[in-house]
Order: sequence, then C-alpha cells, then structure tokens
Amino acid sequence: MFAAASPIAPSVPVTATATVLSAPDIDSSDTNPTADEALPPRWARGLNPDQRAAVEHDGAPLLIVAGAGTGKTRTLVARVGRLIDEGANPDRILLLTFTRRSAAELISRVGSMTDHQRATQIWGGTFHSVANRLLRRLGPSIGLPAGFTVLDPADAADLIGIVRAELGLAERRSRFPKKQTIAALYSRMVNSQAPLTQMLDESYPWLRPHIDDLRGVFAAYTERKRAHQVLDYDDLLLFWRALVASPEVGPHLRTLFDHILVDEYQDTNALQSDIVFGTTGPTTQVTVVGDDAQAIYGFRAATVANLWAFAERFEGAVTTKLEQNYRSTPQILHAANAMLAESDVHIAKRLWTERDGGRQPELITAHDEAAQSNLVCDQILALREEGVDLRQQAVLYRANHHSDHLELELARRDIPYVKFGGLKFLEAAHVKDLLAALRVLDNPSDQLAWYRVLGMLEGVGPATTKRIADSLGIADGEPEALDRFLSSPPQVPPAAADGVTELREAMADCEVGDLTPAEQIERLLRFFAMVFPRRYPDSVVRLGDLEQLQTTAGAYHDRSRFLTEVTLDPPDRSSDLAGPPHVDDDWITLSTIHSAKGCEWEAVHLIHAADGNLPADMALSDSDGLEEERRLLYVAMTRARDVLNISFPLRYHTRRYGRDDDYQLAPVSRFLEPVRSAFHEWGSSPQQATADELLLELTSVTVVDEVDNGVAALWGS
DNA sequence: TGGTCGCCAATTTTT
DNA sequence: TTGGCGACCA
Repeated sequence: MFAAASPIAPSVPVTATATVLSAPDIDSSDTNPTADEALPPRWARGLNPDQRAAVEHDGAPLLIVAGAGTGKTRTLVARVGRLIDEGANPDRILLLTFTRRSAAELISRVGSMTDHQRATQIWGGTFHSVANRLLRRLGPSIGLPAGFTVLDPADAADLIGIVRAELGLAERRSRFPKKQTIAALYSRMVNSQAPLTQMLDESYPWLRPHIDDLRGVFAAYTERKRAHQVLDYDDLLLFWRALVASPEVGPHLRTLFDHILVDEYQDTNALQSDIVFGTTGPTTQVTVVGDDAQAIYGFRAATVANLWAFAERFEGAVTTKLEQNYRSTPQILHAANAMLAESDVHIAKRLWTERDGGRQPELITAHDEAAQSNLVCDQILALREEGVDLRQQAVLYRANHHSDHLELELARRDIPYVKFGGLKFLEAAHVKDLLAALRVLDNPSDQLAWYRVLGMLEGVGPATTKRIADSLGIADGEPEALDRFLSSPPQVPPAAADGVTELREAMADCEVGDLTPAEQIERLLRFFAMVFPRRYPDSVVRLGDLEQLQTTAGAYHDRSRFLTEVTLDPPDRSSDLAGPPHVDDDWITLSTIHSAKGCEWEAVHLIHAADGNLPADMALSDSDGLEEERRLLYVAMTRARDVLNISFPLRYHTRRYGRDDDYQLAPVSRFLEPVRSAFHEWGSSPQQATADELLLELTSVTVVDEVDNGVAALWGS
C-alpha cells in the first residue's frame, strides 16, 4: 500500500534469473550508438528503461526506490543533468545529500555531463551545511544573529557537562548520567521530535527517575546556547524549520527552489522530513531517492517512515523502483537477498542481474581472532596475486575497535591500509585547542572556548578556570570579556604567568592586526609551542598537524567562515591533512559498515560476523534495533562486486577475570545461520573448538572430574 | 583542605 | 581519548 504501482515505470520481473528484459548493456550503448540521425542527449546514455523513466519524470513528487548497486547515483546525476540541459536554473536546484563528499561528487559528475560552471551553482550539501547557509542569510529575520558560532557534537556535550555541574548534578553519589549520555538523549529527542517522557520510556528507561533534573539541564543548556550565540548541529535543523514556519520568511523560502532532490531519504529524520516538506512551494518539484533495505541510522533518530509515508505526505506522489543490479555477481546477490528475506522492509523489491558466473561467497570459521586476522591477510594477498589491487579491496566491520587486531597483522606484513570512520579530526585534542582559541576571538561570549583555552595554562585546572572566567564576566556571555582579558592580566597561579602573557599578546595581535585566518593561526602557534610539551608527549607531531591546518586555512579570508566550514565538514582523520603518502601507492580500505555506505569494491572482507558483534549485543533489546543490524549486514554484503568473504572467530579472549586465557565462545551471526547454504563454508569446526576449550579448562580448573567427563563424552561421539 | 596532576581502565554505529 | 581515583603541593 505504501509503494503504489507507478504509472511511469513498467513493473520489472522480480526473479533473480530474469534476463529477458531489454535493459540495454551499458558498455555497448556508450560506444556503439545505432541511432545515427538523433543521438540521445548525453544524460540519457547508458540508462535502462526504469532509470530513464526516473530521469525524465516531470510534475508530481517522485520517489525513486533504488536497491543497492542499481545505478542510483548515475540516475540522480542524469536527472539533474537533464534539468540543467533543459534550461533549469542551477542556483534554484537544491540537492541534499548525506555527506558533503557525496554532494561534491554528484555536482562534479553533473558538471562533466553538462557545464561545469553552471553545475557549481547548484545548492548542494548536507542538511546541516545548507541550513547554515540559509541561516546566515535569513536568520536575522527570525531573531537569530547572523554571527552565530556552530558547536560540534563534542563541544555540545562539554557545554552540557558545564551546566550539569553548575546545577550541582555532578556530585559523587548522585549517579546522574554522563554528559555524553545526556547529549545523545537530547539530540535524539530533537531529531525524532518525541517528548521527553516517551523518549525515556522507549530508549532510556533507567533514566526515568531523573526526568526533572534532565528537564532542568535541557533548559539551562538551551538558555546558555542562546546567551552565547552558539548553535549545535540539531539547532541548525531546528532553525531551518523555524524559517519554514515563519509567516514572514516561510513564503519567501518556498519560492527559492524549482527542484529539491534528496538522496538517502531512508536515513532522514522527522525534522528533516518537515524541512523538505516546508521548503517545497507550489511550483517546486520534489525528488527523493532511497532504499528502506539500507536504513541504518535509526540510532540517530532517522526513520524509514519518511520513505514509507512519502506518498501520503507529498500528495499525488509517484513511486518508481530500480531493481537491476549492475554491481554484484548472482551468487552474492542471492546470498544477500536470502539473508534479507526475513526482514520487515515494506517496499518489496528483489535485485537481479544480467551477470553470470562468479564465485560462491565464503563463510569462514576462524579458530580465534588471531586466526581470523591471518586468514584475511592471506586472502588479501592471494587476491592481489590474482590481479585484484589493494585499492579494489576493503575490510568491513561493525564497530571501530574490531579492526584493532587486524591492523597489527597488516602492519606486521607490510600491507598498507587506510582506515575510515575512526577517530575524527575534530576529536583530536590539539585541534580542539586551536579551534577554541580562534573561537574566543570570533565570538567572545563562547564560554566553552574560553574554558578550554584557559585550561591549557600550567597550574590552571577546572576551579581556577572558573574563577578567571567569572572575573572576566564570561559565564554571563558578556562580549567585553575579551577586551578585559587583553587590557589587564587576570590573577593566575605563578606557574601560568608566562603562558598567560604569551596568550594575551598573541590574541592582541590577532585582534588588532589585520591578519588573515592563516596568519592568526601562525601567531597563535607560538603560544601552543609553549604549552604543548607539557600537555602532550608527542607535541612535535601535534604542532606539525596544526601547521598543516594553517595551510588549509590559507584558502579562507574570513575567520568565521573558516571555523564554520571546519566544524561542519572536518577532514576524516588527522592524516588527511598530510594527504595520502603517494598517489601511485596501493592500499586497502578498512571501514565500519556505516562509513562504507554508498561505496563498492571488487572484493569485500567482512570480519567479526559473530553473534554479539553483528548483531551487536547493544542492539538486541528491541526488535527495531535487531532489524537495523540485519540491514547493516545487508549493506555490507552488497558492497561487493565479485568476491565476498565473511569470517568470524569462534572464541573471543577476555580479561574479565584477570586471566588472559579466559574466552567466550561465539556462534555465527544469527542472520547468516539460516542461509549458510548460500556460502562456501570452511574453517575450524565448532566441535573441534569445544574440545579444545575443554582441554584448556583441564589445565586451569580444579574440578577435574567434571571436565574430564565432558571431554570424554565429546570425544566419544 | 582545595586543587592539580599522573596513572589506570574502557569505548556501537555518525551528520 | 575520557573519567575516576589517589598522591602531592600551597
């Protein structure tokens, strides 16, 4: 009922073996145009009938349900290319994507298809970056100062930590939730638009007794943000929606765009759906693309209900499906389809391919984690021998630390790798230090930035920081705080005297001199060079990082702009600053499944596919969480073109009881158990493992008899 | 005695 | 990399 039959797209046979349909072969249609008098326009080349229908649709709101590997990006690019070709004004096209990187890629591909210059005029980016752009321009008309500062999530949590302490909730025994927990709760509340009581009942039942205190923290946090003119990520969305709702600005906003296109619509939340709806005017054509089988951001309050209810919210909407897969072998598709069959995705679709041949995906049981790392390295190298470059291979896993052991083994064997989704650049302490100093200059009411900067001084801890801050009037959000700090030295412990002098001089130079952002960073670096050696053992490396950041800042003339861009679109890791070692180097990609969304590789090695890791234990409490884990596995499997190797260790060593030789036995992921026949299976057998464990027990357990009997029983069978 | 500093354990997924 | 706990300094 949700996926109404589309009037514009022919329905596609849903069996995996259907090869009758006349979907054009991409390669031959690109190189061998048969229609000699009228070449199809560039955007139409190589599209299959379903894709072409989606590209050419005009009028009613359009939902494109695009399965994994069905040419979703190609279709989106072609659609935008067609619009521009046919005279649409690019700066009246809004293209909302999940990451900034995918927006940039889409726009660049549109550019090479049409006109590069015109393509760059498209409003492209994440919801957050577009919100920022709109609010700088239109914010003042709803009472938002144009000079607001954007807080990254870590800063937001720190600010919550401050008000939490100020409200006296940080006392020893109160067992009040930590700042990260409160921040996560707050963010989910905003993004799902659910009331606190409901949020607590559904997701945080153990916090129920603290409901009044939590309300107090939220109120104080909101008040503090207002006083200091800072917005967190969620506020960017909230204020965009406020623009939409405003009687003055709303109607104007709805005339800005002729076309709104949203990618990854299954991973948008309630607030984002409101925004798209509210930004759509009577003459705006809305197109959303998504796949409910790939919804993996429920923990961030994303809801596939947006996708399911699209046709209800956007009246007269039509739905079209893309089901022909151009990526994977039939064997891989079969395994993925079978695994997903049990799930509760609403929009029926079955991927099929014209490809034939290919090897069976493998399900590998490893003796333990060390064996798994070894096996994976062996396979990576074997594939490289066969001609599959490392660049065409990836190792995927559920949680960041799952790659720890493998990384050691890769390093030992000199296999180069690049890791995605790990520690964020913004989370590196030294980067936060530098940005805090710039933020103090940029917005002297930014209490959080002040606290961080002052706390860097020797002999100055939380208590002294607060004392100095109070004497400067920072807690009250007085912008004169900076002038006071620069005109007379605050009272500090003797150890901090030199540091505070250098800091004041550096900031004064940045304030009065007409310095570019890069020059200001250069000036501040002298202060950092003073305090870093005491603060960080690897201070030289960190200072080097900051010099790289200085280079990056060279592209900006405006300090506020630089700060906002870095906050909303940070480089992935610190090493990004230095760039990849050599362009012609070959390296393998390590990534969480979440970060692998939208990517594909010739060979995918999925590790730690053990129950407890995938699905993760944390997700087992409710069925929604469990289903999301299943879709996560589906996303991982469908990243592979030719080779899919899934492995899991039979046992995990734990140190829970203080001994290194403790272990837990782990079965294969419950999602894979029913579809084992789709795999070529090999590795250690569970029976063998259990006997091994019991032998191990023999050496360390005192109740020898029982264990002995257990071993005898097993070996007897 | 208040406050800083050093050492230890633990960490789902992210715009 | 954060937080918690204990040692040491004014």
